[in-house]
Amino acid sequence: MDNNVSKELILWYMIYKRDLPWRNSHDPYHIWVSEIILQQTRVAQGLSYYIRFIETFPSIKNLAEAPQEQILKLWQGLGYYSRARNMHTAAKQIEELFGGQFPKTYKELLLLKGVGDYTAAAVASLAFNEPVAVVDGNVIRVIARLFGIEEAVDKPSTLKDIKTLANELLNKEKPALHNQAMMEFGALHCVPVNPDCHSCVLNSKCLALKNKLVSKIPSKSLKLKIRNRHFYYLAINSSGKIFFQRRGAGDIWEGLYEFPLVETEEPIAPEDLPEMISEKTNFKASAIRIIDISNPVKHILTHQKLYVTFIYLKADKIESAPPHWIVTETSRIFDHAVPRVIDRYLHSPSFIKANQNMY
DNA sequence: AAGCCGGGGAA
DNA sequence: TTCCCAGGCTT
Repeated sequence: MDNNVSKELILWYMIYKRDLPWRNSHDPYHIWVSEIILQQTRVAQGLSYYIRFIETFPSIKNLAEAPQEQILKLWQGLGYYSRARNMHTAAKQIEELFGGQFPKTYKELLLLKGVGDYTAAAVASLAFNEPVAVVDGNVIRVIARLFGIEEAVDKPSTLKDIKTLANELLNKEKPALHNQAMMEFGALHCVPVNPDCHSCVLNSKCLALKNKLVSKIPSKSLKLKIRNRHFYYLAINSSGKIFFQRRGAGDIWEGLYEFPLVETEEPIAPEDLPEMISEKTNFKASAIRIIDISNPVKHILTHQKLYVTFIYLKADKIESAPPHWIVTETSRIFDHAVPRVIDRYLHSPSFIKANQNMY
């Protein structure tokens, strides 16, 4: 294969690479943590999480022994929370199946929960210099353009071809350096929109550039459907306590906490909210009154659009409440891992004001 | 093979 | 608005 590509990329990388904390380590634990955090996540967004994660859990043992709640709280706001739950599972796998020793090969790494083809290749090559090519979104773009691949890259058959090409291109003597160079090049130079092909070190070899297809490659076929959902959260305060509940499996935000929720297909008119509260919720209390109703907040997820309304209620004495409601002191609301949209509400003037007016 | 899982930043 | 990010799991 044309090994000059690897050499050009490595030369480029030596000049332009970013100084990132996980690059100063060969510890597979550090590399693994960074790779999980950076799945579908930009470096700028994940960086502070990485620092805090390593500070809080310096070793795989610390992570394995931590309660899941603590891990989720640390992960709060980063999204794709299954990553945090799977990391916990994987840490315990390493303690129990691998005797606390981090797996060293691509094949063994694949056994870990939450570690797929990309992450196994990344840890194996970056930490142990195993000659296996990483293929992430950056690499897909670079290779698809370099080889002028017009087929949709989200087709499994196309992805398979790209992985083959990536491994043929791989510098077998310096897999760690090569893989990082390839990804960094995609992240910084061969960017999705308007890449600077004029100054590109590969511009003489790039088929997409030659065929004027740079803006068309990589192409994708899949379109996703967006579902609209309307959430009505009840912040029920009764003598300094407030209710939470924990979200279960099969929906967004598994394992995170939220206020008692009423969800509807269609929006509810503000004047119908009091009736909705008494009809759709299963709690009884004396002197229930509505203190504040927020405007609907639009919260965008990958597959869903949420319209979230917060209703702050005060009740004198709770007579009965559903068993899965969790009583929390208002002073301890920040102990729970909550979705971003709820965290924002907890810090909003309207919530703080309603909370203060209790006393 | 297709659907689902968050949140944010760039253009 | 649209795209997509150091992807992986479930069905």
